[in-house]
Amino acid sequence: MHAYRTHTCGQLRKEHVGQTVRLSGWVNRRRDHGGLLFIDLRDHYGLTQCVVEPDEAAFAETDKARSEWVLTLTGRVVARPAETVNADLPTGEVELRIEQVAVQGQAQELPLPVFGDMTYPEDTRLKYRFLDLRRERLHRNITLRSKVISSIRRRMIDQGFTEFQTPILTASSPEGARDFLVPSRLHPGKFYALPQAPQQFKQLIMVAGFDRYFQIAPCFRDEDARADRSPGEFYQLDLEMSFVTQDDVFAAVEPVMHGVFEEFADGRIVSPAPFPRIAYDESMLKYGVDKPDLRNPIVIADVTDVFARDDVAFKAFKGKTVRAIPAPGAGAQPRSFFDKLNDWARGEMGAAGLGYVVFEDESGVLAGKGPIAKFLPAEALAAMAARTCVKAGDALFFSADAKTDRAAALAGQARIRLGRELGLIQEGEFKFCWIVDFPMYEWSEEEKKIDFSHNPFSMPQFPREKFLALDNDDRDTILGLKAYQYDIVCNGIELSSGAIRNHDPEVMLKAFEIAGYAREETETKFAGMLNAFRYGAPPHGGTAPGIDRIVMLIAGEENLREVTMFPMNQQAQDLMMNAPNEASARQLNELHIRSVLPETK
RNA sequence: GGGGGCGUAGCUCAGUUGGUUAGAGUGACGGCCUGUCACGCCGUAGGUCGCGGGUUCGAGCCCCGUCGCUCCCGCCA
Repeated sequence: MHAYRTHTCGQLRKEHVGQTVRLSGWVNRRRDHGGLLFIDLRDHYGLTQCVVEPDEAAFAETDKARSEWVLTLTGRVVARPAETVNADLPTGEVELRIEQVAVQGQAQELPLPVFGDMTYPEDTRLKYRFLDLRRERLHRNITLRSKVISSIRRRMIDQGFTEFQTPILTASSPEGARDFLVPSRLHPGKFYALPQAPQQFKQLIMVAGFDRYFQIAPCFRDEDARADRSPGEFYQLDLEMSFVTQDDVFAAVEPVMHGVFEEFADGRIVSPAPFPRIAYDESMLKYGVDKPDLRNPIVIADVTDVFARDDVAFKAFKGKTVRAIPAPGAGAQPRSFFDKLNDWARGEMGAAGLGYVVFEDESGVLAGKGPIAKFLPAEALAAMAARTCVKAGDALFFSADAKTDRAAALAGQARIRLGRELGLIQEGEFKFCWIVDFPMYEWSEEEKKIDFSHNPFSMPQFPREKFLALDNDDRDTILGLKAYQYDIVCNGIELSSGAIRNHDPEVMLKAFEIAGYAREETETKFAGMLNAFRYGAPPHGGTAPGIDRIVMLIAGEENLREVTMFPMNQQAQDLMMNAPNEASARQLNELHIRSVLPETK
C-alpha cells in the first residue's frame, strides 16, 4: 500500500465499500461524541468522513488530532446507514472506519479558521495566506484561475497563435507608468527596469517576421493599487498580429473572450460575438465613461440646447454643457434620495450639485416637479422627455459644467450610482463592448501642452503626408485626431487595451514631436524599435486583456486579491514573505547603491 | 500626496449620557455524551479596548496626535 494514500478525499463512493484504503489530508473538522469520534479529512479533491470508536486500537491516537493536523488514515470503507447519509457531500454515502493513524504534521492554534465561512481581517488573511488558500472559496478561485488560463492558452494556440517569452529584465520605458528598477552590478549607476508590458518586444517580434504572437505575460508597474488593480504586478494575455486591420484583431480576440467566458459562465449570459463597437466620443456622451457597464440601462443625453432656450430661465446652467441622466422609477423615491445624490455630487465629486426634475402625469400631460421644475416650461420638459425617453414616475438628473468633459464625467458617475441604487443592473450577464476611435492626443492642463491621450505607439487615423505636415497652428486638428486604438470593456471593467501600431518611423517621430519630444530624444529613447522599423516593419496590431480581471469577473469577485494566489496588500507589501525588505550592506555595496531615507516627521 | 471608513478576547461583534469587576457568539483547553456532519451539554483560560498625549473625581466612550488595515481621488502610455 502507498505510504500516504490509495485514494483522494474526494474519491470514495459506494462501490469502494469493503475495500481497505488509505487517505491523507487535513483535519477539517473533529466531532467528538465520547462514544465515537468523527474526523472530516480534507485534501485538494474533497472531504471524507472518517470514524473511530473508543474500543478500537486507533482511537487514542486519533483522539489527539486537532483542526488542520495532517493525518494519514487507513481503514475499511463502509456504507453509512441510510439515515446518516450526507447528501451534501459527494463522498456522503460512505465513511472510513479508522484502523491506523499516522500524524504527518501538527498544527498550532489557528490565527484564522479554515473551516467555515467567517470573514476575517485582510492583513491576517495575507500573513497566513497558506491557511486562507485552504479555504473553499479561495481554493476554488485559484483552481478556476488555472482552468481559465489553460482555456485561453488552448484557444489561442487553436487559432494559430504562438507563445513566446520576452525578457523580465529590460530597459526603462520613458512613457507611462512608474517603472520598477533593478540596479546593475556590472554597470555601476545603471538600472534595468521590469517591463510594464512587453509592448516594444511584441512589436519587435512582428518586425522579426513572426506572426500571431501571444504570451500570458507578467507586467510590472509601480503605481498605487485599487480593488481592480493589483499593486506591482499583474498578468496580461499579450497578443500581436502582423498585416492586420482593426477588424482582424477584433475577429481574432472575440472568439477567445466569448469562448472562455461562455465556458465558465455557469448559466450567466455572455454577449455574442461580434461585440458592439462604441466610439469613444459616443461612450463619453451616453455613459460618461470610457468603460461603460452596459448592464445598466440608463443612457445619458445632452440637453445643453434645452437649457440655452430663451424661455428657460435657469441661470445656473446658462453657458454650460448640461447632460441629463434618466432615473427610471425614481419618482417613488423619498426626498432624501435626491438630497443624498446632491450631497454626493457636491462632496465626493466636487461638483456644484446635481439638479433634478421628477416627471408626473397631470391629466395626461407630463408635468415636472422639484426645485428647478419651475424654470422649465412645458415645451422644454417635453423636449427633454422625448430625448431621454422618461415618462411619468421617472426622474431626470442634470450634470452641468462649463467644461464638457467634467459635465460628462459627473453624469457618468451619477449613472453608475443611479443604476446601482435603483437596482437597474441586470445581474448574471457579461456584457462586452469595444470602445474604438480613442483620441490620439489631449491637452494637458498641468503641463500646458499637447500630450498622448493613451498609447503613444498607436497609428493615427489620418493620411500620412497630411500628418507629417501638421504644425503648431493645427492644434484643433491635432486634438481632434483619432487613433486606431481600442479597449475591450465588460460590465464596466476595462479588460484590455490595444491598437494598430504606428510602424512608420517618420510618422512615429512626428507623433512624438507633436507631444513635445524632440526627434533626437525619440531616437534615443526608442532606439531599438525605431531602428528596427527602418529595416522593414510590417503593419501590425494587437491588444492585451488583463488575465486577473477576466478571472475576477468569471469568479464573481470584487477584488483581485480573491483570484491571486499570493497577493500584496494595498501598500504593495507581501505580509507573508515580508517584502519589501532591507538589503544587507554587502548587497548594496555590490550594487553600488546607498539608501537615502526620507526625513522622518 | 489627499479624502472617507474601520481598529474592543485567536476570530466575528456588542458595549446606553463618561460611572462598580469590559460582555456575547465562535475558536482553544478540560469533562460528559454511540450517528454527528455548523453535533449537543457543563466548565476553564483568554483583554496594553491599536499606540501616545490631553480633558475629567473618573475615559473603551470626549479632544489632539500617531500607527495599521481598507475603499476612493491623484496616478495607472
